[in-house]
Amino acid sequence: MALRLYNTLSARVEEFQPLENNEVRMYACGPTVYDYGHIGNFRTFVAVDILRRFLLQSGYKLRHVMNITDVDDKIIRNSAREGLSVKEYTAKYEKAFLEDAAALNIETPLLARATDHIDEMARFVHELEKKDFAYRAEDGSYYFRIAKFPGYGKLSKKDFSGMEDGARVDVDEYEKDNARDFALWKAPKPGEAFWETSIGRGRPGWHIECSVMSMRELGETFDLHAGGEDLIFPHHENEIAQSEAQTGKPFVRFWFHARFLLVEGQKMSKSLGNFFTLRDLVLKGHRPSAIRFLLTSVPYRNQLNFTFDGLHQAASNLEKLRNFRLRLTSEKFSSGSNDAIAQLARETGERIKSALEDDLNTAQAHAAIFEMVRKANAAFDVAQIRQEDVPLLLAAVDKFDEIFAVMKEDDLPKMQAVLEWAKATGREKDISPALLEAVNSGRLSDSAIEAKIAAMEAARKARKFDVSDRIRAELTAAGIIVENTKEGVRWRRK
RNA sequence: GGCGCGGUACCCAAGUGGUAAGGGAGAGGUCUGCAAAACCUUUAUACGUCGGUUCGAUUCCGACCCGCGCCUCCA
Repeated sequence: MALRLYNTLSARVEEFQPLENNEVRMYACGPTVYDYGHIGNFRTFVAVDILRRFLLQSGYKLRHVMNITDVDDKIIRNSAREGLSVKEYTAKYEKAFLEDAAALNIETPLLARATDHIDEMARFVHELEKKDFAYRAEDGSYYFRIAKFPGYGKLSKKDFSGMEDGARVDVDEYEKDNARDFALWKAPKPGEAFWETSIGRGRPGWHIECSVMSMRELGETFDLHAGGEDLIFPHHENEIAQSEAQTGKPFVRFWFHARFLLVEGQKMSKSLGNFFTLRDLVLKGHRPSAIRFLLTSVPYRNQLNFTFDGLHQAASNLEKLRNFRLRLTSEKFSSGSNDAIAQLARETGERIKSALEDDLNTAQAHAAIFEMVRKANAAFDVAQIRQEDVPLLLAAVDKFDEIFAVMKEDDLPKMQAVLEWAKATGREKDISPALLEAVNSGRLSDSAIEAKIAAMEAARKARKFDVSDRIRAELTAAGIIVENTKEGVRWRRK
């Protein structure tokens, strides 16, 4: 079987094949760096990361580009208000975005910044004007003439056929021939930041950067273009219009859109008080890995209801997986192999693969790994796991984690970093006890922990349980869980 | 109004034209000095409501109710 993906353009699930050889060329709409990224942003970026990782795991070469929108109206307004240059202002949020993405184990694509391509955008607009797809308004802005592009609306399934060139739908839009015409280039208003270019002063419209940078890096027709569902219209529709008007060729073969999430059952909004940046969640003591796991628990095309209950569930899920891995790597096994286990591991790998091939059904991939874990744990309990089975089970877990990227125990330094950031930016009041506790569990060094455990074990052997219990309580308070198994002692950080 | 998505157990959530994955939580149990982990049993005669098609529908069709998204640079 091959990968099947839902394509917004055809409105169907289609078999995915790259245009050329074995190389996939993919463009993903990245962040507008005007603020800290919120959990909704990251749902989309995690979904794209799952796609990225699965393409790579499937053996494709991948050229994956993501834009950083570092100029837009909000940026210009906010930077002016803070008395910063556009560059200074956006640099701060770009850095924050990349840190947050790294905290969620989102792999970094090739980055393309809008402000590094202003001249190319101006030339692109000029070309469109020469082809009569664009026109210049009195103030020096340029607009795209949608009436000249018959395919307009094909992505978002909107019918604009009734709109004729010259029909002025809205009197306020006197600059445009048609109210639906969108800005390619915006002339500066007094006091606004602008670039000096071959088509005059101004700044790019929202959509032009993606056309210019994607085609520059990936060619005039490429395989995949991804983003949040809100981008279908107008952003991606407009990208298609600009790009195809320019080249006369199909722009993108597969359009991939991630659905919005809800927070506690409602659309996330600042006024509802359910608006959370990633940093907000970490400050509350939640682990990035649990957040990522929750974000992948529902397939990308389904609405995901992000709740704190769900986040706790995701954290429990993850602990179960990690405990399983710990068990595999810390216990001793008798030699030999167990065919049933080997088969279980193999089948699980296949189930994960076919689940993901089915339009990235991450929920089913989760189900597959949990079923394996349960069955293997049961076999563990009756000593039916043999030495030769262990690498097979580990391989299945690791294959799962190549995609989901949640097993590595690397939350604490990331949480520590958010803690430091909060202190440095005057947000001490937002630091929760839970975060302090979590970070605290990273304080004790491994050797210090092991020394305490040795003392505890000595006390237990001597049946001085009051002493051992005291040490256990001490370690528990420091966030260290000590487990006594048949094979000996094992510990982990909570 | 136009276009689209969804309503599955206490919670989250897959899925199929032939009788409901997985996880969490609860209860009981096994193991255990304590603790933790793990496992077992248990919790949907039923998949929003009402019709229709069918030998048979949660799965297809229609209507209705409810929730949600896009249609204004919000991922």
